[in-house]
Amino acid sequence: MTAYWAGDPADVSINAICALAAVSKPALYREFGGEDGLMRAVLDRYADQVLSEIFDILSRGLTLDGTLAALIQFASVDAKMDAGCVFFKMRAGKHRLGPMTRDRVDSIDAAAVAAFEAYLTASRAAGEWTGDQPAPVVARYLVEQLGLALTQRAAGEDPAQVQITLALALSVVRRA
Amino acid sequence: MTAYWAGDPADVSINAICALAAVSKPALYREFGGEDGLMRAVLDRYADQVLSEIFDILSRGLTLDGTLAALIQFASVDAKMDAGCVFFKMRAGKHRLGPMTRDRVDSIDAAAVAAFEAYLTASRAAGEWTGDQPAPVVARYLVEQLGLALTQRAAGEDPAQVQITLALALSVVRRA
DNA sequence: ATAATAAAATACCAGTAGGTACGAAATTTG
DNA sequence: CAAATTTCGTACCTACTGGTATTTTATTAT
Repeated sequence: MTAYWAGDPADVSINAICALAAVSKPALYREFGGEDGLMRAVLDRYADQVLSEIFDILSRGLTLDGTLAALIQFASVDAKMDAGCVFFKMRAGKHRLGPMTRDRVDSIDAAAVAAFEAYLTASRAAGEWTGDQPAPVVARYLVEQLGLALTQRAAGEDPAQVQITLALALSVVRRA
Repeated sequence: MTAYWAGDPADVSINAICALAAVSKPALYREFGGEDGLMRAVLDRYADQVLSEIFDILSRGLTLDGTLAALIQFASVDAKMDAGCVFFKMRAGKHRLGPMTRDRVDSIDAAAVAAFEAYLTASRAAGEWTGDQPAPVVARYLVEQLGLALTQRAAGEDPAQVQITLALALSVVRRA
């Protein structure tokens, strides 16, 4: 996970991972079955360990502005996300993934959109979100903007700049 | 250019290009010097032939809303951009590019931001754009949003969906 | 201690990447 | 037409990919 997180998952070879983990290649194949299995396992671990924070933010019962601020903080400033996001990195190079990993990417993507949609629907019911766009559209929008911010961070852009851009993008939800 | 446009530039091998163009490998190397030179030449041609349309839109003297609508149309609906954008594809995988190509990517990126900034400054002077954000920030924002839309199209997403997302993102400029 | 078995690593496979040495073909010059 | 020169493509190189056959090591049973 460390190796995939630090660089581009598609550019990290099995050989490099074995060297980094001081593990023989057959041992890795016994454990994970192959590159696809390894990536899927990494993505699962990453979802449990990191992406869960995003879902957490949505379930904290914060105000809409507070939730957006927390999301902005997490994606654009938090030092943990300095190297970007394994999930969005994999999603960006989806065509290079094995079938199992690709399925995981798709299902995590769908789960994220669903979580945002649920949050927005609740927020609208509570009279906090007054936008007139359909919740599914805005949910997808939020996921894409978070992905953009995390991709920018992976590219080494200044967190302050990323924050400004993301805040601008999310301001749509506050006002419209 | 066709091959790079159709897929991921980093995944198209020199061998594949030679086969596609019915050209021997040494011939390609004599002409372009190597993969880096070829990509740089492709990017130059692409900028002249395709990206120029974006700069064109900015210099048509349209209203702010008209300009944004034209940009949305171009990036999310125009059939020419069905496979995404060579420039943003290369920028997304910048770490894999050779030095010359990377330099071109950076300079095109800077030129695009500068063009948008000039447009916004003029638009503000004409009293058409009333946003209070700094022009450079919004210029960068617009480039990133266009890139996001074109990346989504390259991933095969429904143009109508891409259009909705991009329109939502650009609505920031209209209102704020 | 020794034979049978389970586990793990070394060494290798085929395929492909970018790149080039060198011989063959075409062209220019006398 | 013949010789010198330039142009061009076949065949090859090394490096590295994901993946595995085979041998070596460790463990267990007798």
